[in-house]
Amino acid sequence: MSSSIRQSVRQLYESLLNAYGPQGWWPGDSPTEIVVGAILTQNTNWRNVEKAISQLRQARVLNWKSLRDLPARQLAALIRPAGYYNVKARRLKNFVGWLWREHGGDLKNLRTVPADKLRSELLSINGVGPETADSILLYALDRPSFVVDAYTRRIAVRHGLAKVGVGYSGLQRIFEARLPREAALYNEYHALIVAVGKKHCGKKAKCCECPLARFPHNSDN
DNA sequence: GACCAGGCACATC
DNA sequence: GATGTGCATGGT
Repeated sequence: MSSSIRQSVRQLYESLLNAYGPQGWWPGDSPTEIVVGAILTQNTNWRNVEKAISQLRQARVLNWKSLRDLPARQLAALIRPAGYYNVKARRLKNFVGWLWREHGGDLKNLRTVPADKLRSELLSINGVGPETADSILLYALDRPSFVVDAYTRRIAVRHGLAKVGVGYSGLQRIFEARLPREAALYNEYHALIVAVGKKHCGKKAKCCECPLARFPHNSDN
């Protein structure tokens, strides 16, 4: 393992923390809301997700029993603002079905499941991919699983921490192998990446105006 | 009106 | 295994 990259992964964290301060993230009040948000935010602006979640709350269905009993059609109508509403209604239903079938419909029952087993169970649910699974593990269940998203990839590649075309698990390893295995740290790190990402790391932006401008830099992808 | 946003599954080659 | 495509709303 390259020690300079090990340093960089930590320096990146320090730079972000200096620039943005602690984020105390995920925007959601309860583990249930976090899980629902993790599915709804797939390829979608968080503001749209908030609208959908607030409609679920108003309809008083933001709990696992109601979500289980609610027809997919009605669920889709409620989450419409989040986009891909038919797909996401099906994905939520798949998660809810798994939670009731395998774990009694209560997230608390997941606390005793070993992390590896839990992650592969989540990944076996149709509609839950690696980012959604890791977001659920980290932000709803407090498990140390580093979340990789589009911003993480752009920043890592642009700053020379990873090669263009690196896959999800490769990218995740780069961070996990170089950081203490702590949920609180992973939580804060990903939150900071999203904070800088939203401001400066759009598809076309090149990370030159951002607070990381002086951070060791690639020529860009 | 074009482009983008905290993915994922599925088809096709 | 890599690449392309459908899914959809709301903000800039």
